[in-house]
Amino acid sequence: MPNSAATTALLARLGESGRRRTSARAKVITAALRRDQPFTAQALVAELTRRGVGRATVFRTLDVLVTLGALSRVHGIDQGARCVQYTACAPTHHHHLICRGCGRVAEIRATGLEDKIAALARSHGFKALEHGLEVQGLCAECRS
Amino acid sequence: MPNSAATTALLARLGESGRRRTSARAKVITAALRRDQPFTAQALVAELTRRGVGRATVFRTLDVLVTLGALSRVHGIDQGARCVQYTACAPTHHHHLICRGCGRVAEIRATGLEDKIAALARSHGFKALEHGLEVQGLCAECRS
DNA sequence: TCCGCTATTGCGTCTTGTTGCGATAAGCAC
DNA sequence: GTGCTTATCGCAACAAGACGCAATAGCGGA
Repeated sequence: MPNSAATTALLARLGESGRRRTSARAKVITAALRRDQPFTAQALVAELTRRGVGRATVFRTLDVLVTLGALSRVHGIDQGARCVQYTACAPTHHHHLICRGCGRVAEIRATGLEDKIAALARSHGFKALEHGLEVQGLCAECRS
Repeated sequence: MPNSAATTALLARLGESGRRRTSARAKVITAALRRDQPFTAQALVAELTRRGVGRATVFRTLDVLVTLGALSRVHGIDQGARCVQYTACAPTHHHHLICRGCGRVAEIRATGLEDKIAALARSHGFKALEHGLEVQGLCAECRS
């Protein structure tokens, strides 16, 4: 299992943040990190309830992982409430580039953009605190 | 009622897009345009079921209005599935600046940003098709 | 104005996500 | 290792949103 190291690291971070390392959480983390594309909560729930993990626990653990920065919630653009997906990602600030063809997600870092966004907010009298940016498109492979 | 003109205009756009002008839709549009701050589907449902409009109809009409560009869905940043809100807005491309203090929403247009986003996507091999940007912060009043 | 077609409605029901609660087990002190 | 504290678990009930379907009512044409 190539992700066992990442799983262990995440469990360690749970402990460091004052949370408990439980077997249920380990199962959720393993299942989540195994996927290399965005996944729905529903998919994880389906997989994990079969393994004896309760639905509520899956959702609560996903919340914890988002809080820790290990997962990001990816909303489709202009979509309803039902299309939140999760994707494993770096805990540092970044945005997502989502391929409409294959679903793959790339992380982008955009320092120049951040400044521009802050300036734009300022010009409207706003002090920017947080922002979310998502780009949908086609990756190199799906374009050809 | 200051919004009756806007309501009428929207009903007209329904007709132009091959949809029907129904009394249920008129009620939803009136209720939605009356609000000058983002509102939840739940709030509209509560108000409109009392007036005899079915829950499903409210959701379906909200979808139509989003499709027409008369409303935007505003997700909170990093929030779960249950916090989609709707806000009336211009049908042209723009983004939202949301005040965490009072909830007010400002529309921003950012041509320079759009180009930068497209360029950024290109540098990752992506062809950008669509993007969503949301900024949360504090407006001038709430900051002071 | 009347008729027919069909988009739309509201109801009932199902699925998805959230919350409260008693039971369980992780972590810590001894 | 043993016992205590309490975070976490799984269940069950609840709430929000989606879907299928029979009934209704816009809208165009006669």
